[in-house]
Amino acid sequence: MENITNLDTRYNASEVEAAWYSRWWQHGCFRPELGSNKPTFTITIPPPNITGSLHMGHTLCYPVQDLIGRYRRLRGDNVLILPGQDHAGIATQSVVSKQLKAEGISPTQLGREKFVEKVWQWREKSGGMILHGFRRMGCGFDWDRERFTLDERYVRAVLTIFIDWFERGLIYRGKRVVNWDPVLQTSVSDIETERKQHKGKLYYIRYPFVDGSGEVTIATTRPETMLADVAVAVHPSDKRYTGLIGKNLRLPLMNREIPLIADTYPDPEFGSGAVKITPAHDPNDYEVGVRHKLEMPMMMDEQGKVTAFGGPYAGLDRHEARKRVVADLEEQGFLIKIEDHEIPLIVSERSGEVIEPLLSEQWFVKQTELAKPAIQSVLDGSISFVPDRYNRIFLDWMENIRDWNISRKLWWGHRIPIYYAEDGTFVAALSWDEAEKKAGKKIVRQDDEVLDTWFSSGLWPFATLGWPEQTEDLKNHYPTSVLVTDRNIINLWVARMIMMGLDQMKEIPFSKVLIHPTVLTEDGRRMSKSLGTGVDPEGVIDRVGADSLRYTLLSQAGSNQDIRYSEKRVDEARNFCNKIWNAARFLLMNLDEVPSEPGHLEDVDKWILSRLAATEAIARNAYDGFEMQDACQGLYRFFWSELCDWYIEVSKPRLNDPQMKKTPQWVLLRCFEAFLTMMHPVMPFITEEIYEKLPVQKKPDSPFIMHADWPSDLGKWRNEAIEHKIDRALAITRALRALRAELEIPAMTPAAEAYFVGDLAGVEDLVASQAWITTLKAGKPTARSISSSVEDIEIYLPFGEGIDVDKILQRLQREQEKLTKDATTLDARLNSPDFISRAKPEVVERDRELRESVAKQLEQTRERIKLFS
RNA sequence: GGGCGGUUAGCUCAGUGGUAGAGCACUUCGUUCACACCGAAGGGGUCACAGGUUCAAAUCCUGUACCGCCCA
Repeated sequence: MENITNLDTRYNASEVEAAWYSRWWQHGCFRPELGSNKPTFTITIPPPNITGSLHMGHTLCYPVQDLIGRYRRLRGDNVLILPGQDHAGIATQSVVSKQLKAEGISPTQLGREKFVEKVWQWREKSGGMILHGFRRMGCGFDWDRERFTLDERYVRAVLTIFIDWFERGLIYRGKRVVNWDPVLQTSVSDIETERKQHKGKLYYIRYPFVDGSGEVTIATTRPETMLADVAVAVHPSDKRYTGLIGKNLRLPLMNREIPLIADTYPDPEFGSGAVKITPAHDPNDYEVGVRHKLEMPMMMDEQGKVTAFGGPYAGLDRHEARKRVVADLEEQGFLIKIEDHEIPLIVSERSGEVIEPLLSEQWFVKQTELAKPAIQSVLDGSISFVPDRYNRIFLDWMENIRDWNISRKLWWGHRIPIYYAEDGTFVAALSWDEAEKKAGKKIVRQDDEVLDTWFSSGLWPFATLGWPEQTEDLKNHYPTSVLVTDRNIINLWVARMIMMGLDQMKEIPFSKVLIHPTVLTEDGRRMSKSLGTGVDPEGVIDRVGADSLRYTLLSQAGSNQDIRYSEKRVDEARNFCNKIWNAARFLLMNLDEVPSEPGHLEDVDKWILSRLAATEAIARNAYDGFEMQDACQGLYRFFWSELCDWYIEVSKPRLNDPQMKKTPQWVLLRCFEAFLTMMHPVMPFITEEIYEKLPVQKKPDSPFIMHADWPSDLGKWRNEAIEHKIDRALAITRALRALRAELEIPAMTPAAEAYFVGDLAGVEDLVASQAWITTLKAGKPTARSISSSVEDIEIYLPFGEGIDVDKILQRLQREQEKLTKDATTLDARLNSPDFISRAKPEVVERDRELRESVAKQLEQTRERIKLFS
């Protein structure tokens, strides 16, 4: 038996957590069993960014996966959670570029090959911080299978799909207006941009008709783009322009002629109803340009400088160009007015720079055909999102899907495997040599760009398992079981994994997609480093341990959209750990030998075992439905409010009696064993720490609670009759304690005697001991006493001198008011013929009984008031 | 503009048709031999608003307001 004198009265998480993690790892607890005939349960974690460090979002997302894995393992599954990381093209390239520049090295001068080498060096040194964070959080991932999206085998998988899609005609080259980041010199995806409301200006400019017959006023927020205007559009129904469509306008400053065209894009309500059209620099204008087969000249280049097309403005920076254009328009009398205007700016998350919509040549993946089976798999339920509402959000997006721009003008990533011959023809191949064979001629260059990072992470669920090789892991673990992620990347990542999985594996990549809530600050704001609203999880772990932090977040996580992080909740969680710790200390102090199963159980024993069984059902259902908060709440309530507050207190006298102590010892051990096992997915460390000290049967091949069995055999303890009996006794006890408090008798101080009227059915001793009454007698006392009623029992507590009559009267009067109100409500209902005839008979019956009970209590209360008036 | 989520005690949130719940905070009492990161008792809510359905609505329906998120 553990020497409990060594155990501190406060649980010290930091002393035990790291040691447990390495013991688990050394024992191979995170690896799936080979050749096992257990059901397989697999998760491939969303690969975090190598530039990232642990933040509060991770401390929910990854522990949720660990929780699910630990739970499934307890339930008997052969579990694999496969970790890894994403090379994160833009983020990493920009981090390393900045660092090099700070050292005075220019990435451009360094060249592609040397730069990529530097990035690898950086990755080796600083790229694994976040994975270290996962270990601190207790995440039981199989590090032997850790993958990286730029691992040699992974790269092969990426290229294999690219080549396949290219050869099937699913990948094509095309022009499109993209989000151009002029600082990072690459296009960025929509998810990597942020919309911000910005106080800008709206410029009104006149465009005169060539024939001198008047003019059209246009309004724009980006006047410099007029240099590349190719038309002015108005809505066909706009009466102001009837008969003018087709006439030519003279573009100010540039002196080019451009037509006035009709298109449904302009909003007649906005400004003059006329919109200048610059197809190369605005996605909407581009669509108009395509519809009307307009030229698409570019007035700005990839550095954000005006091109030769901009004539006299060529070479100017975009900001300078705007100033000059506006000044010249004003000078030449074309500028009508400038208004303040709220404009939605699109800003790059990576560089913080304003995005420049820019027409450029890009590689695209056709999405419509790939989307079809993905849509089908959600429609027929083979894949489902949790919470349910995300199914529709997903389908809406998939049904309106657009082709996917996969090229990024970066060096860090999967270089696009397109090889060009001298004559400009090109093939897709795994290597230069293969390309020459395929092309049958000399190859002169490979495409410069790399693939969008989402392209490579899209094949995560099977490429991590060894695909395109037909490995054992792939056979055993694909399809995976659950994907857990953030709602922000449903479309960008989840959708792509489903499409790629169905296309390449001919099987869904996972059957459930769990979307966890977002962690917000205490006052409901987004956590963000740049806003200074982030909280460092490692600091919290240092203070209270990973279990407390996990509990803090997991106990709030269910189908809700957000959760709020607060220090108060962390303290609550820490207190809970401490409570578990001290209750365990108490148990261990009271165990001198291992008790065997007793032949006879008292009612309280049966009661707590029945509550334990009920709690098991709650926890199991909650975990099965990914409602972590319900599991936590159920376990917390059982442990603190039932086991500690009542069962342990009630059992203390027996535990001090050598003849009787075996039974409560045995019951407590059963409760602890089951409770710790059920709590383990949420709080892996403390449960393991205590389990180790408990004299319970452990598995011969593994002493760990993480390899224990879920308590599946508790159903036999369910006993509602006993639960009702004891719950009633506890209610009576509480009422007696309340009477004591009214007489200002402190808790636990013995009070000489109390009386009761009614049938206590064998719980007299329980009530007397827990209400700290020396003798509890049947009948009414002759001495003056205060009293109250619980259900059908009246209780009396005699008093001596110096009691506060006013206080007692106040309480009685409050009670009377409440009862009177209840009686009125019930009467109204019971006197309604509709209620009697239409409500369910058991409801009517219950209300009748309730009414009688209220009447009785009201009568008793009136009598009590008389006594004190 | 469209969609989704939210609005319940001072705070954070449970509660999907039958007299409103928890934790924290608050008030009073208590250092009792598991735990003061504890224990006992107590106060506190016309469930955002307006209609409707129903014998009965926090709960179902419609609309409004406000907050948050996503998409265009």
